Amino acid sequence: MMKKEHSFFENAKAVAKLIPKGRVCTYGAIAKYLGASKSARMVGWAMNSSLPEENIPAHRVVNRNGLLTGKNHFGGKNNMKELLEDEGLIIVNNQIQQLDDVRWDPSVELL
DNA sequence: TTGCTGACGGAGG
DNA sequence: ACCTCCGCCAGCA
Repeated sequence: MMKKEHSFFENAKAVAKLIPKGRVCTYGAIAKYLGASKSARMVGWAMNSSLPEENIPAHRVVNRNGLLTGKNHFGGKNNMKELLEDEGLIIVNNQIQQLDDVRWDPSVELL
């Protein structure tokens, strides 16, 4: 029978959609929530694959350092930073400040 | 087809 | 504390 489970990419996208406004999530957190903590890279890859298509707030997904590692993929502009700042986040040097205060972990929030 | 790269993160030295 | 390597797996030359 066909695999009912959405692919890892689909799951990653679904979780990204659940990130509340004004919050951020890490690739590792999503990967871990999906049971593949070692595949954090694939989460980012999934985001990239979903960027132009769906309404996924990929700008709310950053690496564990709070660094906007994916800003380069947002059309090559500072869109990612502006989007996050527009949501009330503070970003300096492409890094989210007070990350712990805005962090949103699916394994914790969705628990 | 094989091999390298890449929006990461943890472990080891 | 800092640097390096490994694993994960899809996409591309």
